Amino acid sequence: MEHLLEGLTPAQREAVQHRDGPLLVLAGPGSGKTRVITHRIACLLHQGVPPSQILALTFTNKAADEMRQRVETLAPGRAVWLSTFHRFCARLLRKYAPFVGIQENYTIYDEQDRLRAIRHTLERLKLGNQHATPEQVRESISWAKNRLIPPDQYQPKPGSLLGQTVSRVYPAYQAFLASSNAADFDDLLMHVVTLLRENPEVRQALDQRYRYILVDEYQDTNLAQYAIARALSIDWPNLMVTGDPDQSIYGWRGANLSNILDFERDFSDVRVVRLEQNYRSTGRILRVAGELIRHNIRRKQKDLFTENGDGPPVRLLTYATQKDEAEHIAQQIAAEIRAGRRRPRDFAIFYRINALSRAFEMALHDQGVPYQLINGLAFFQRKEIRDVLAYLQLLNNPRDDIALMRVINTPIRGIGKTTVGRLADAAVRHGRSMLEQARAADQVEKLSSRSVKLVGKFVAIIDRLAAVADRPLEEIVGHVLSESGYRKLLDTENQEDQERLANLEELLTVAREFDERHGEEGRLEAFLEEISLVNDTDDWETAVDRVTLMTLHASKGLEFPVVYLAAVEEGLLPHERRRQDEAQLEEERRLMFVGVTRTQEQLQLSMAQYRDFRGQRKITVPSHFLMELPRDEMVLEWVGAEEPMLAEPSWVEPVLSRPRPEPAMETASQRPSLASLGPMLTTAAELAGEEPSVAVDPDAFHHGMVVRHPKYGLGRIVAISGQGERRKATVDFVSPSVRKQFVLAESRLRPVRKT
DNA sequence: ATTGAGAGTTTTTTT
DNA sequence: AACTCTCAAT
Repeated sequence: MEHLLEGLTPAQREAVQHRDGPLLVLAGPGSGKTRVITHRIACLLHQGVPPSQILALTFTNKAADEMRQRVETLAPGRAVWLSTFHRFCARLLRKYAPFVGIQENYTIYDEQDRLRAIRHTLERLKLGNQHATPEQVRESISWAKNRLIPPDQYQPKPGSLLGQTVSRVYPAYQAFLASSNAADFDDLLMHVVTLLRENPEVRQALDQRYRYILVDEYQDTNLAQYAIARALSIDWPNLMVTGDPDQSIYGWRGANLSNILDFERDFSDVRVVRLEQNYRSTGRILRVAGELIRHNIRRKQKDLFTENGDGPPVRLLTYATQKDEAEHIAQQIAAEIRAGRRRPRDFAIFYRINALSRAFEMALHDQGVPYQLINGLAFFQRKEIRDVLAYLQLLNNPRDDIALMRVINTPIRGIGKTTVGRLADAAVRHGRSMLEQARAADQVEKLSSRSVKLVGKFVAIIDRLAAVADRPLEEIVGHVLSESGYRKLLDTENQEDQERLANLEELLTVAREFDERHGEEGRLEAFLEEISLVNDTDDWETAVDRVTLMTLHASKGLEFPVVYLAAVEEGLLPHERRRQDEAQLEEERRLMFVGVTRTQEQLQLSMAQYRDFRGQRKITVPSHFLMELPRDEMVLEWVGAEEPMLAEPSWVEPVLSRPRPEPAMETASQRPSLASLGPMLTTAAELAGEEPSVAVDPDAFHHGMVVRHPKYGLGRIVAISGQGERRKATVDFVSPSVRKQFVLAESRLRPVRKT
């Protein structure tokens, strides 16, 4: 027991030793939260609590894996249930599926499947492409489900065309899922809530079984998850939740901050433990993070402190282009590694959106630095993999129409859109699944005899596969590859086909590994569940000595000695679509806070003056979050663009080819104030639109200046000519990304910053 | 039914 | 840039 408390602070001990009753742990970044959770689990086990009574729920697989490893170290061989909410629910539903109107072998639809199902439903309802894109509908339905609003209670906002569409599609979509014996991600949670709500005896039994429940990242739980945690903690209210309101970054998934803020109100006799000491970061990094997050209004004031030293200043670098940014970062990393000062695994590069990863990949590759990309093109999302998996889904759940539609003509076997459409119609009329209907293809109206024959051939393939469905997985997958004709299709000299074939070989390996781990029972089902709830992000391994590339979201819960946070630009961080709404803006700020606080020793923030987006080169504006950082803790440098505005319209190469100083020598720590970056940096207040509205002398405008136009928003002057009344400027606007010309004396252009 | 060229479109984050 | 969708030709 003592060994479990060793090296813990009094606050940490209090949480670890807590036994019965609700416990709220408010834990700042780097305060040893995971340690507290894992040690408490070990402690409970040590005190004689059977492993089967402990349930630990996390938000991501990554967190679950990490925790599992650490528990395993502390208490080897004790099988505590530790998983994500979604996986826990999926397992529960394997047992209780009939209680919520589906069968045990139900398919889990991921985002892709879900989108197909929605498209299919839209078509059936003849609502296609009218007032709503399938993506919007999917989003709205997901929104409703996360808030536990069932199809029949969905109330569209008055006057909203999207809402009207959704209120019709949602019930039909849900009915389609039921008839396909499928559940989407949100359903996993919602069905369990329904199960617990409508079956008191089930709820009671589960409550009793899971006497000790631990929920990590509680600030990210949505209403459904909240309902589950609560329902399992009524008779045995030993619920421990940990989290940090400042790290809530999943509002868009329905996360509800009040879950954590109101925890003390939801339960009686809540013990609260605050972990505020940071063991991870340097003082400077912590102060930068603290200053940033202080700008959020909606938060609980929290004082982070550390006994670590100040460390080096946080660096803010400005590059000319994103290529410069990527290359310079890669060079710095390579140099540190070559000098033997760091290892690849010490570095991480964060960015707001996945699309930004490519430049870094290329740059690291060129420098010969090993890296791992978290959440890139997920392996299981590739077309060829999905195709093969769809065969497996269909075998496991013959009612899965989405899977059938995916594979019926893959590889191409002459069954076109019309045939599939007729099949689907007939299936609905007869209340059958499409596979059943395919078996009775001759009864489908207007189907040519040729089509009937081809459909018959497809059914025969499925039947042959079904005959081997209880064999080991590797064998099943092998059969799918040959019976379907997929292997033959890809057996060409074509480079791309070769790659796909290699991916399928990889799938065979995955299947073999699964076979080795699992027994005979329900192999196929378990396999499909496993992979539908995992993405390769979760393969992230600390052990691997590589530089890690990932989004800010994926970085939560991790830490690295050196962190590069790239593309800190308006429109990217905060993201374009989240700038308008104050609450969303605060979430973006929290996102940056999360990124910054991953850093142990050295942090570099950076931005590029030009960034390529959707094939277009766009001018950028520095993130206004940068203005919120304490300049005492920072060093500003720029690389490849000594003068911040070199923007000639046709400018492409000159700056790139200019020789650069060696990394160590770059514009050595001169320390201009943030504002002296001139027009490059603007304050939040100015971005908020507080520039003068009176007419401005045309000659006050100059090249490179950041300006605002009432209609086009923020932009930068890329060319200017003439004097006085005739002075004209060409302006590149950020959003919408357009270039316009103005006669300054007559325009409504205003400088954003007065000097 | 298939193919390919051309046009049109891109929700950011994840289970 | 990369992807999907559409339409005409086969």
